[in-house]
Amino acid sequence: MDSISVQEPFDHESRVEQSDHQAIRLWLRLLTCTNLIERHLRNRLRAEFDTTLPRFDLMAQLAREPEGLTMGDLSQRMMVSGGNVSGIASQLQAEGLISREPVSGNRRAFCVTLTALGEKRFAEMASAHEAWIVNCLAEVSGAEHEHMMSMLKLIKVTVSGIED
Amino acid sequence: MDSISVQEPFDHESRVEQSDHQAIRLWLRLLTCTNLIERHLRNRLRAEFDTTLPRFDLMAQLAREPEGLTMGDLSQRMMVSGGNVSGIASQLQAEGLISREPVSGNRRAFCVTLTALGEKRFAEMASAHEAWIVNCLAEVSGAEHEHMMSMLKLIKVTVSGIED
DNA sequence: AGGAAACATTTTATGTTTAAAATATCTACG
DNA sequence: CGTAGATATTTTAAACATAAAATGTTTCCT
Repeated sequence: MDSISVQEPFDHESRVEQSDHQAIRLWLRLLTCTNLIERHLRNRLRAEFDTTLPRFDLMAQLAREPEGLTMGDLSQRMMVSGGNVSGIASQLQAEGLISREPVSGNRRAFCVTLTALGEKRFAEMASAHEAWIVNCLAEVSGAEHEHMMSMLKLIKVTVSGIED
Repeated sequence: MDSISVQEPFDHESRVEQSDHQAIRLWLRLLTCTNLIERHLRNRLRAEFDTTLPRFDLMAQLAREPEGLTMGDLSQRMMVSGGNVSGIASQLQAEGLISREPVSGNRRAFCVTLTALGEKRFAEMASAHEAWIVNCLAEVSGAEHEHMMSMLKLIKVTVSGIED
């Protein structure tokens, strides 16, 4: 190991010098936290349920809508492209976790629902998932929760209002 | 459009019911904000500089270290896998933005640095990048910045301490 | 009705990411 | 020395993401 190598742990925040703008530091810390939590959730889902976050997300959407959703609905709610939903749905259908049935009155669309097996499997995952998140955020008090929620809301509205 | 379809805009927060745990709502709002900002940055980088966020990140690391970094250093600092860095570095090298030179005394490692062209290109991107972020976070006051920084720090430490 | 336009989905091509295997080099210990 | 194990990197395979083209269906307008 020579002089250009460094042994300390790194993360996104390491990218900025002390002199850099405060906004960049806040953004990078936000990114670091989100990535850490997301990685943790992915790892747990993989280790305990042999599944992935996108697959879990799709099932979570269906769990909230017993009437079912179309592929387009899923794409919109998951904020990903239709082609993406198509691929994930094919996997879940092949494993018997969801079903796709024709919609009467609109032969273009499918109505996607959880199967009985899918509901059972999702219920197991959802309670573990909630516990993992509670654990990640355990050090933040209830009052701090509310404060962060309101600040993040502000950011969300601001960024949503910026057109690309 | 039939009864199972909904026209409102959706995001990650739509995944939970009012009754769900507060921690999940905070997590999903965090995820939504991060994704919105990240998507915005990706779009701007693509539109104005025809590049991607990972490529920008790699160059940002090098810009801070004029002496250069090894591939392993880059992987560590960017918090992505080595294989990933390998692919991105190949592209940047092909475009003449970075160079990889042997390290005397360690023939396993390369010393990766920005070329003169790479430095010039990065300087242009970095100032635009900072402005985009300042813009995204414009509605959060300086005091709120500090508060969010400290809460995110707490979360970061908590999650880092959880072993997978 | 007939045709244009909008819509829902799938397919295709491409790119990013990870984990794991493969390759090559270095270090340390007997 | 010589080999075992650690280290640095690349390659490979699989999952996931997007955009764009293709296909089939519905709706609307005259």
